[in-house]
Amino acid sequence: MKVLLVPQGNRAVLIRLDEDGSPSGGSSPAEEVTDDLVGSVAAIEREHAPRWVWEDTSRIYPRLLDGGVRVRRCHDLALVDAILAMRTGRTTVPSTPADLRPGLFDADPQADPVAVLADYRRQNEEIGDDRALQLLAAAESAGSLAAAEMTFDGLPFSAAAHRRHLDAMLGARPVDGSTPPALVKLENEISSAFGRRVNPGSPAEVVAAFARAGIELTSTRAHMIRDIDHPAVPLLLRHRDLSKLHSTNGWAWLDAWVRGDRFRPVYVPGAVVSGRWASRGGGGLQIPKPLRASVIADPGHTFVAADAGQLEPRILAAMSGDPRMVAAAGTADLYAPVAAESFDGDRARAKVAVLGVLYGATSGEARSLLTRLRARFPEAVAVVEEAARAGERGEVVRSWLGRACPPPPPQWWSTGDAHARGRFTRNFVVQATAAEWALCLLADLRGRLWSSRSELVFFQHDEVVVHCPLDDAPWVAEAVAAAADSATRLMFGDTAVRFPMETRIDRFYGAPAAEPDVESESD
DNA sequence: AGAGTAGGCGCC
DNA sequence: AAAGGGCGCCTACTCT
Repeated sequence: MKVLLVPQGNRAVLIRLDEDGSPSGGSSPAEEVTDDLVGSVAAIEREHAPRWVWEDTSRIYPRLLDGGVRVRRCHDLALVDAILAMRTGRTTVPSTPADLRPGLFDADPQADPVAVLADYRRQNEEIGDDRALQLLAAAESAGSLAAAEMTFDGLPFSAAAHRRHLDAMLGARPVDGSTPPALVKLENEISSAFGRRVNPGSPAEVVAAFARAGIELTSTRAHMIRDIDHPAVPLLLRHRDLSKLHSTNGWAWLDAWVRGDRFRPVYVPGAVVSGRWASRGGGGLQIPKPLRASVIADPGHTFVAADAGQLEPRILAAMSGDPRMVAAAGTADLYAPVAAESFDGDRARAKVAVLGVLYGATSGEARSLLTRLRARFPEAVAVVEEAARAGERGEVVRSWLGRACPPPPPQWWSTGDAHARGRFTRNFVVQATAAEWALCLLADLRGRLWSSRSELVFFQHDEVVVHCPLDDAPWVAEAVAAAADSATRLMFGDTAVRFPMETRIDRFYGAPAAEPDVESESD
């Protein structure tokens, strides 16, 4: 069962739909107007658990969450339209940007239920019996529900622990919002080292200061200056570090984004062209490692944090069906068999080669490694190289489930960098497919956690974090593994490629001790 | 004063 | 270890 929902202020129009998207009940459409939006949805969800069809989850769902109502499934017309429009090259204004203030809701533009219904039926027609596209639409929509719920629930975050960290690193918080003591001290020391006043935050001033010391720089980036023998260098690097902490995740950030020991970034599904989520405000998807020590579970609770190791190479293996690459991706460490096949067992080289082929590395060494990779894994390499060549010709490429990349801008044809475009399309096919796999995992896991005491609290490209009562952790860990398996079957059928989840159960999200062995990398 | 760009950093 | 893809966010600085 499906129900079209068109909110109009506190009222809403509800239309029951058959599977094909036509209104139920034939000549007398099952249309209903309610002035209790939240109550009506709750009742229908309880009884039928339909797929809700609505214009924009990010605008509608926060109201339901505020009212204590959650729904299992939906079809987000805006997100699906963005996918369909990109596929056909329809020029659309990138639709309405999501309402970035969850909980706040302005008056609805008076949406016309008839027009919304027509949109849905047009989308259904366009999707047709393309199973991949059906899956993509469902996964994208499920993701929109998860995103709204994660913003609503928030990530458990100890403000006190973070304050202690800030105090230890920056000194006591200045009451007037001025520069923290540790930064003032470093600024003075840097100036002393250069023999005159230098603002370490100004690349131009730093370049000039080094020039006066007889050191010519084209950039002041950390890796450029790290090995320079000058007393100001370590001070500058330290200043960069602390200054970043202060400006990006300092006290002001804490005040703005953490309330009630929950960090609530706004997630924006589909905002990245590859289908990855973006986040707006607070740096939700760029939580620096040091900050994660303050992500602490509630009393009696813990985190189950799982990430898909070596996701993109495994995706390439599954997409290509390359027998040797599939075999390599059937093991716990994909790089080891690749190393054995092509690089005399040199795992580091194998990894450089594989990442290089995914990203389109151009440096000298990567090229020769690529040749060796191609010799033993020709079909895997061909998948990305064909995508790269298509990009260089100015063509559009698609992910496994059918998400299209944007076309080159009009002026590209005269002035564009063909190789850059090739690198983009090369990476797109893999990154976008990886995003689809992760979205399928998220959707499936969300279903498994439905009506449990566990909540999804974080999702970042290839990683998911569940906050749950201590006793539930083993069960949740199993659910994550099962969800990964479901995602794999949904997308790739009975492939021999494995997508192992590296799962940690810990009250602290920031795993302090570096793992002694194997993978510390993300890809 | 506000918008836009570049440099820098950090997340996957 | 970096490189190559995708992002967001901060500061400095320039343009309008």
